[in-house]
Amino acid sequence: MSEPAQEQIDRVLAALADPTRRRMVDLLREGPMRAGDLAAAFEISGPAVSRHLRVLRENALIEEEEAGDDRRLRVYRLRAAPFADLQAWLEEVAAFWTSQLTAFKAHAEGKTRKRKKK
Amino acid sequence: MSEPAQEQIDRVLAALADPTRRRMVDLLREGPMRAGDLAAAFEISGPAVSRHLRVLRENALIEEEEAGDDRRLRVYRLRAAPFADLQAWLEEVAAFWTSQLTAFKAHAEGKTRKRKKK
DNA sequence: CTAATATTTAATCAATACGTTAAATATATC
DNA sequence: GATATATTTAACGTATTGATTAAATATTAG
Repeated sequence: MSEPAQEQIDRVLAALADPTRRRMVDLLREGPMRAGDLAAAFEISGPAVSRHLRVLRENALIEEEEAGDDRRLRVYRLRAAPFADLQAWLEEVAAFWTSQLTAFKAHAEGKTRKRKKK
Repeated sequence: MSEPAQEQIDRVLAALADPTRRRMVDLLREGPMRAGDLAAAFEISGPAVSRHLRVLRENALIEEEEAGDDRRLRVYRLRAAPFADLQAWLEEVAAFWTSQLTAFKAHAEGKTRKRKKK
């Protein structure tokens, strides 16, 4: 059904490759916030922050939300899907070591047997 | 004890940001292989492959191994640590949605109560 | 050990990415 | 609704990245 699609994973990784954007994601973990709130956390200019947000948005890592119970304010919120895709890929990669472990065990047994022969 | 260290995560992400390198990791999941084997899978030149391997190696995603039961051959093998670090970070990020879910539930209950008032 | 092959390093180039300031546009406040 | 503030877009410069070809250095085979 929902094949992660290689391309999607590449996009998430590209978006997270920049340390500033990675830190922005960390900040957004505390909850949705406005562009200005994020900007306050960095020493770069406003436009630079805006551009990073654009990249995160274009790659679907965040979305703009015009929520706000009482007031109408634009906030950015983390989106789950891209992170889930990346997690799924990482689990596939992690499978390498389980199989390696199996191979190692088989190999070790083989060696043991050989030694017995000796 | 083993604090993932932000910097390490940034390095892993930077290394995986390039699609070719991401694909190389995918290939290495099938098992350790030589530079040439990897090169055969791509249309780019040998030196380009070599540079990508260098980046992966410098960021500790792979390591050179001079193993080989019968023959002496240089192969590249995936290293677990960087991927584990990234996984750990992703889990922290994922915690956002669990807490969001909690918040949402609380919010929904609040709304329900309000409606009752109405 | 020498020749053949494979891999890495060097030098160079084009494309991309990130930052800045200035201008435009959208949003918020009185 | 007019003014002040916040945010994005435009234009531009610099630095980094990824690719290529040529040269150097392993590594494998005879």
